[in-house]
Amino acid sequence: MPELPEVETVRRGLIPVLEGRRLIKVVVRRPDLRRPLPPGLSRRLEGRRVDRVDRRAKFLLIFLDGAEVLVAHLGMSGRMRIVPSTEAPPPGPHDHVVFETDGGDTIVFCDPRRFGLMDLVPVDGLEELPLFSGLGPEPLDDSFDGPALAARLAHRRGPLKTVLLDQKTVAGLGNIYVCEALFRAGLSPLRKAHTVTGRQAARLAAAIRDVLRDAIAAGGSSLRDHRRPDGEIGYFQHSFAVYGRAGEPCPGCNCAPSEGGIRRIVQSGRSTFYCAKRQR
DNA sequence: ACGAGAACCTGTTTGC
DNA sequence: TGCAAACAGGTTCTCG
Repeated sequence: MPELPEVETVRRGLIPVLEGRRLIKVVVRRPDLRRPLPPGLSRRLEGRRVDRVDRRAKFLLIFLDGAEVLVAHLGMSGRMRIVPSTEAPPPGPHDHVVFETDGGDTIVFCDPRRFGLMDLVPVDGLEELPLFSGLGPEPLDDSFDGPALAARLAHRRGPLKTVLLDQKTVAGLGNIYVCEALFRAGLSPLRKAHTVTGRQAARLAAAIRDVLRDAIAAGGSSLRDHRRPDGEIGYFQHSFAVYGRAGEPCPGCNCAPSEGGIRRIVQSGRSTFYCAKRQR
């Protein structure tokens, strides 16, 4: 499900029910996610107060009193769902962790494919953790611009699409937003990354920031799994120019399917959608 | 060092 | 209709 805009949407949904609240009960129903949940997680979390809910790349960071952080990754199919404790239904088969707060809310972490992950780590040296140490820049930080991106593309020989999907190039992009950003920038996903010029890198950096901001404003994209914590869906999927639109005319140059239109190819095992005429 | 492909898991959609 | 294959928003390991 979640790329940066979806995780950011989840973060914003969790803030009102978590920040300043204490976790009074935490139940781990299934610990074998992408890697095993830390032993004794419930015991280590119960009674702690949440100071702040943040995000780094596609990771949710739940800062607790006592200088520890609960790190959560939603994988491909993970969700956070908020329900009033009094109305919480019995947990389903994929509800792996259930949090109750002193505010009367239950937050359920549900992840059918179990590609998600949680860890409880010290605040100190967070960026040095193996999980974070290789991550590239946050695309929505002020410091992310054309030169910053160009520097990270300069030595990469792989296709631009694949390189952008790599979290050490830019943190937080996934398959949807890479396709959409490349379309907005008019750059071919097949180009060798190091052939991108400074001017093109500036266009691409701007396109990445724009598409992420637009998607966050829309509450992310709900294709199948993504829901905001309050249960509402995002609606950015209606604004896709190319993602999932193989065979349709290109919205940029209006070239018909006979001229190519939007086509789907596979790069490193993932679908890529683009317009061969407009994206060079 | 780098890149492609497989693997990890379950659910849904597509095609014969 | 039914079953099997393909596909899905991510990451990480292996192999060349």
